[in-house]
Amino acid sequence: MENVLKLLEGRWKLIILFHLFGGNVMRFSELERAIPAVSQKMLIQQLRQMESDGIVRRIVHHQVPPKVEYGLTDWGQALCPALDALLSWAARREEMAPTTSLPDT
Amino acid sequence: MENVLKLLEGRWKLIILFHLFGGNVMRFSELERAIPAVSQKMLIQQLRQMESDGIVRRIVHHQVPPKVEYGLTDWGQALCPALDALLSWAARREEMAPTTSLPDT
DNA sequence: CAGAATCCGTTATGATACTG
DNA sequence: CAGTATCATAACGGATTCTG
Repeated sequence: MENVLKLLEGRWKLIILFHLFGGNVMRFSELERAIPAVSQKMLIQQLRQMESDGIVRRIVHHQVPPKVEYGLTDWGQALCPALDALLSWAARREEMAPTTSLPDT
Repeated sequence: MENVLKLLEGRWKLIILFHLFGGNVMRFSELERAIPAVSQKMLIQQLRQMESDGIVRRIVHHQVPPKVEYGLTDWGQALCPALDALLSWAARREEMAPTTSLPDT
């Protein structure tokens, strides 16, 4: 498990995933434009890592100029519910009264 | 959202959380023994961060020798479903056939 | 277009020794 | 017991330049 969570580490991976959820397939340059803050190096690095981890699928069209698209694997898509759960956890922050109890025996 | 996810960053945070789920309350030394690979510095650092983020609750018993316990806040407990979803995602890895399609136009 | 290669500063993590 | 302080290193992220 701890090992699986490492697959999601990296500042940009979740951001990339959000763009790819729902079966979206995007070109490298589209992702660059969609995530302006990421550098080329980081974008390709995290895409490649997720590719070799079986989360992202790389689709090469042999033509010139080059065209490479990225999408999610089935397993990658399966991450969606988990991320949704995290989102609703994030949302719950508002509802909860601040809990900072110290018994201080 | 991205901001909320940062609260969970850190090599040991989720590992700590797993030990605290279900309402478990553990002493500092118990956590050290439960997670042998973590250094004292990292353990206290990540506990303190999660404490100030409202995920972990620090319970000080004023006695000698010192006794300090750690548990989850309500909001921290609320993370459980999300972590469960991640666990089942991790589990799904087995079931899924490796998807490495390349159209290769 | 879609990268690869290189240099470099920042952050995260660790080992070790000390303390109320 | 439950930390703190210090030093060292490794991992991460970014800017820039070059290429098939």
